[in-house]
Amino acid sequence: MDRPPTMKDVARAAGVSVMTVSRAFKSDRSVSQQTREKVREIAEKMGYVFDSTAANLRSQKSGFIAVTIPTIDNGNFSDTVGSLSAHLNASGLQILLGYSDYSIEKEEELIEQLLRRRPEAIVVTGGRHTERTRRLLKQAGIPVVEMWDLPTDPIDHVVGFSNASTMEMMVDHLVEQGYQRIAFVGGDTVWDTRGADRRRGFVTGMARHGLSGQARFIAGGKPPISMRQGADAMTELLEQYPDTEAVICVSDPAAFGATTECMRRGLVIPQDMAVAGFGGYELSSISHPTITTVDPRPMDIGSQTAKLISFLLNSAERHEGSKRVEISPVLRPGASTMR
Amino acid sequence: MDRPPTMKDVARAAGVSVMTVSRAFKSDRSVSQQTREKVREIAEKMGYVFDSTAANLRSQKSGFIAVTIPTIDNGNFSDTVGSLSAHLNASGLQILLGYSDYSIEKEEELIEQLLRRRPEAIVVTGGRHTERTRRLLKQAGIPVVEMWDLPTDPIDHVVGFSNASTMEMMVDHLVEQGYQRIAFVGGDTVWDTRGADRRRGFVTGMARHGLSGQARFIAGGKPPISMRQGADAMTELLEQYPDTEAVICVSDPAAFGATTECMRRGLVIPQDMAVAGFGGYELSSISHPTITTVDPRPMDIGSQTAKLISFLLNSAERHEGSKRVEISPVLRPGASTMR
DNA sequence: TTGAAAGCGCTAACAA
DNA sequence: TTGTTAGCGCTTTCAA
Repeated sequence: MDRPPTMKDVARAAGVSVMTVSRAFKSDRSVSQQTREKVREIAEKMGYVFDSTAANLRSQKSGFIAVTIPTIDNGNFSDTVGSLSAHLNASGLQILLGYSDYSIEKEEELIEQLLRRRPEAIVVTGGRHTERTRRLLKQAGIPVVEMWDLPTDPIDHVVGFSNASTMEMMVDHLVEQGYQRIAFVGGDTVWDTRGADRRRGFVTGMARHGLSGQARFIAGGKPPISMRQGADAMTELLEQYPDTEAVICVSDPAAFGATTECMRRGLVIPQDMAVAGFGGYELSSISHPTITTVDPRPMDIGSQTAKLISFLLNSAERHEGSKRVEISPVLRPGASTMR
Repeated sequence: MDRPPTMKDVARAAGVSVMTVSRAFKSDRSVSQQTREKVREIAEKMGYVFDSTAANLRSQKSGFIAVTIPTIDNGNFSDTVGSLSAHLNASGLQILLGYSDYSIEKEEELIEQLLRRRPEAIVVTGGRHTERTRRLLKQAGIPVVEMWDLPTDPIDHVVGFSNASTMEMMVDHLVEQGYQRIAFVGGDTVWDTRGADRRRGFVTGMARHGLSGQARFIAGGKPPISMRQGADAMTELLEQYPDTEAVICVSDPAAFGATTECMRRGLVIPQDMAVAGFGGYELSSISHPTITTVDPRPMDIGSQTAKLISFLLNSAERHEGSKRVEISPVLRPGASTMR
């Protein structure tokens, strides 16, 4: 016959019961060393591949952790996922990844789909979700972690930072350097809630220094904002507000695009124009001049989330209250804002 | 009781059999419109979530496509995965992603783990694998696609391009521009087989023009090669071979790092030094000067792979022979090599 | 259009 | 240390 061999086939070939085969494939079960080796050897020879699907159904444990991110096309999110994945794999857990494309409606659909796979926990990016998403997550009966944000009304657990605060830090830094007429370049804020938070932080930070940030906002389009969009936004900015001294971009790639546009126009950074970004990308530390950025430590978000999940799954008891892990982003001053 | 509701619970609440509930959740089965609506409404109210695990076990279809890439920390691979994912989702398939970290041993382990989830097809990056990996894949009884390469001895299907040829193209371009003393910067070739192929192409291309490429090779370390490593390699190159006129880097980020190092040293690109990369990253088209690169069209690799998989899964019959889809990378000349 | 019975491949629970 | 029995939550198959 042609169908792939099952445990039953292996059991028959090895002259033992299926239960013995099952045990031979676990690590800490009671099987004699001799039997285990024999069974494994025969299984390998037969080309037997263990079927997790069946095991999961019976034991009601999928070994999956569901994760949603807006897009894979963003080094910060992929760093978080990479780190999360590496840490969870060590615990024998696998990531089930989905992309919401910056849409909370798509996120709802995605989460519904992911929950059908019976993940043991679910990690979502950001603090804004549809009402139905919130309900689905609360009813799911598994740990829920919101990451990359500090929601005011969290669903359950949180591993994140305040996007608004990072931009307040940045405004403080620029004002300290003597800049006053500061602009903000971001994406359409209906889409990118974290981008919107950053813009809000910019406005608040400016107000604290008695400056108006409201006026100088350039929308670069749908996120993730590309380098090209950053460059185009710079052009628009120079047309609309030619007296601008400094620009804060919603992300490092956009900031890099903005610097190249300045160079093309013969503007000297940071004398004629200061440029700052967000994300702590390698690009910012190596470009010439180096670009001031805020590093949100995406790998730490991943590892802290993994740690939290391992804790939640391993402690047998139901937990009282929800954990909240705050990550502290770091301002990394570059040559682009030091005049 | 506290456990999540099952189809049985929904059936009881709706006063129908489980089979009717099951049918109400499929699209094209025979259920009366009235019954379907009633069942779905009750299910939603109860907070019922369909359990794919059980459905998959019974129907022997997981809805998973397993995919392995070396790392998520590489824009080219994530572009391919993003595109693949988007196209497969449209067919109701979900990606099960794993990272091999550029190690064929880790890849073997990873593939073994992924096969236990009973994917309906598997996509692996690259043409070099352990003997056991090849055996596992051949025995798996599902379509196997090797992407991002054109292996000489493919396991099954292939969607890729010749990494060596891209570098021959690049050498041709540089020689055409009048460069002769050309160097290559890449990673440790034992790790990155695609990087090794590119280096081979470089050597072949040079030889075709009667030039020696063998000599000027700078190893930048374990892949993926960072911008910093590209910059450091440039430093090493200038020390070892100060007469070098042009450098081809294994990837765009490395090439960008190399250009920044040149700038720091006051070298003018492309007059004093030409720099070229690989990957067709946005970075290359927007940096100043723009950097010559080869675009391997990673999104096309993803969409073509998705298309192939859909075809293979939908045609009921066993297929004779293996498909081979060749992608044509495009040379994108930039200012960095045009003297 | 609906339902009853059987079973997908594994493991929990218990027995020997 | 090993085996037996039952069943995880669905869908296939067949019957009404």
